Amino acid sequence: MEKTSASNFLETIVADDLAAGRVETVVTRFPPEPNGYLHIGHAKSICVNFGLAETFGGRCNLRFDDTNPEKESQEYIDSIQADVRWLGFRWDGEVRFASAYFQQLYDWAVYLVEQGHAYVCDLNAQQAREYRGTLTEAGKNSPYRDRSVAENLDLLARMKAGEFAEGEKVLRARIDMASPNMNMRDPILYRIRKVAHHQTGTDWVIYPTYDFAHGQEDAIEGVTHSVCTLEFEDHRPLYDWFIEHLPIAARPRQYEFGRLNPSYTVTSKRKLKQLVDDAVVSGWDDPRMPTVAGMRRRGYTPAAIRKFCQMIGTTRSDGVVDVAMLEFAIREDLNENAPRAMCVLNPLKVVLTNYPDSQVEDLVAARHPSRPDLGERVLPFTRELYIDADDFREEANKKYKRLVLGKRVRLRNAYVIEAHEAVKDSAGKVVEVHASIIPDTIGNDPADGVKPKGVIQWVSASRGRQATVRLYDRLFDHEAPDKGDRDFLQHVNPDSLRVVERAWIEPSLVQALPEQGFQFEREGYFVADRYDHSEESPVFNRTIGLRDSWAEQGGEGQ
RNA sequence: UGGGGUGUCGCCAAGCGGCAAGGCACCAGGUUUUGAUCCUGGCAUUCGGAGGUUCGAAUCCUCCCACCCCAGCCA
Repeated sequence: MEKTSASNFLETIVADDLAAGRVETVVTRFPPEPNGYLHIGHAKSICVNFGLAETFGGRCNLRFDDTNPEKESQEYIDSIQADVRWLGFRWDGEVRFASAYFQQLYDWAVYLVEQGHAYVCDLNAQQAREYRGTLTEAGKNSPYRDRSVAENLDLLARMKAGEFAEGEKVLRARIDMASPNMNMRDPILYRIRKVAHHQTGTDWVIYPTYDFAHGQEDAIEGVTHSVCTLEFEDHRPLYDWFIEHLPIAARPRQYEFGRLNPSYTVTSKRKLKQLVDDAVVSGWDDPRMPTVAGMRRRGYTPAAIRKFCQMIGTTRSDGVVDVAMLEFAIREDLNENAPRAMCVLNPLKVVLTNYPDSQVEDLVAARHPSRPDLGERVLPFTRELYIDADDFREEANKKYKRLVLGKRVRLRNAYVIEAHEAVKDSAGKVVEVHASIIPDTIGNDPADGVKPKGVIQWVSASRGRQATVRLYDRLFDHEAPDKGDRDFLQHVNPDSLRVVERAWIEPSLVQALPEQGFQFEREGYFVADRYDHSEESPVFNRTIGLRDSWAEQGGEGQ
């Protein structure tokens, strides 16, 4: 409709279905199970599903696939909704729950029994596994496979009534124990679970399995294109089987795409939960987590995440996406939109010996080099200030473009200064630098023609503020931390978090609001922490560093 | 070894019989009061391999190879 050329195979399919009149309006759904927080992989799925609806003027539902109460909880239901909204997507109507369809699903199960397509099986889990056969050997029919419809109906009703213990009986479809597709070997439709459900309480003691529920949920909601990941491909024949054998008019179709595997990260709910439970990180929303909540706290923006998903495309091949692409997406967004500010992480005091002790000049600087609409801020300039210790050397080669004893450097948005003396402590460590300003160098090069080597950031010692700055890095130091039989916990990067308790920030930063992003010039992009930041005690998280070709080249001249 | 998939530059990805888009990364220059940004240029005679069909193949056919998924009463 709005699009003339499809950008991936799913769009091609939808466009064709629309053009051929097979569907009137495209309806998709994002169907998370509320058993964990959403991660970057889900973000891709969200972009794919909501994106398809958006692109073709259709609808997308948010449906909790809550068929297994044991691992689910309200906390996850809340976080998932917040994350989807934060990413900028709006689901159609109210949030849906698979559990709201439990009665309909049960009625359909009864129908299948009546049609002779399902039976109650008494095999326990162990026996069922043995009867199922292997990948290369056909399974054997359950001895309970030929119970009469009447007996099955009675047994199913009694399962529902709670007459049997967990694991004692299950309801299975009667399909083909010799099918080369394991999913078709009389799959389980209902199992007994005597636990309360977060939505239905104790109404049910039998719960439908994913296979028996998903397609029917789609049908109930009028979903036309049920998009999921590749590992469900083998389930499609079963998905279709249920739709075909049930009195259902709707005809949803399942399509699969390759899931996202970013390098240097893990995206399995089990592993992410383990990182949380083992306190490797502070929680699901720890800024190092690849969760949507974690990325949010880290300073990633919805626009960057969506851009990233668009960059990687949607295909049926599954590979590993270089996290550098995600990093590019966030740098691109923040470079364009984040106000600039100055922060000194490793303070070294500089005393400007030719600058009056009582003088304060309110210098004005743009908040962004190419976005005048972002306005300006005031930078108080004083006799004593801080620069980064890494930006000063008593001596260095010509490639070092910072302050060197006897040489000049430009203080960003302020004067050019020249260093005269390095004051050291008893251990010989430089603790203070004495320098002088070159007059009339704000906006001008020195009159004597001796230009400064470089530009460094600074913060007034008397007017600046102290802040806590958290320097985050990749959580894992291995490109594929959980590939094969690797123990991903062995690859947790020991330097994934470094906290700078007393960084100096320019005074304008006290006005920062939680979740507001900045570029601390020459350092990187930072965000005021969503929870811990306040005007009284500022806390910034490093989202991502600036590209640093100097460091990449080994920092020649250090 | 049964079934289902996938193989195009280091990574992602267009391409659908007419002679290899683009992005990331990387490299080389230029601009720059951020060693950032920005700009310019470079980066697959070759499409998992081998045959075949064709005037012509990454695109069609055959065989082979590699990798991923499936034996939960998880989703």
